Amino acid sequence: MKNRHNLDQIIWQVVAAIPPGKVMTYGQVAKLCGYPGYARYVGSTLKKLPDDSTLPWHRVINAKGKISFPPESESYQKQKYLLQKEGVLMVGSRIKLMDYAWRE
DNA sequence: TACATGACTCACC
DNA sequence: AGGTGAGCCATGT
Repeated sequence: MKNRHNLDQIIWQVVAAIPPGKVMTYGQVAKLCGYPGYARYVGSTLKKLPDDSTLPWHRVINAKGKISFPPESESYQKQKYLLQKEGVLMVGSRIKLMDYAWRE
């Protein structure tokens, strides 16, 4: 592709625009950026973020309404904590997308 | 150039 | 609710 260099920036902007208490899926973010089908790319882009980043990466979850980390991992615990803190609760292992999805 | 690897999705079962 | 398999696409070796 030609503009992948700028895609990262677009993704950051979209993610940064997700309001607290709301979540968006990787696929949604990609689509909103104008690159449907780039869900995996969104994931790899968030992976590049430095630990001290202020980007609300935790508001991005997968289409199943689940956190894309092994439940026992530290990242999983951290993401769950940050979401709970904003009022995004989980039923079992998944988040109610119906209730918290941003922009439907 | 070919193959493996993901913070993914969708359709089924 | 949970598992599988095929499709997806940039990256890294």
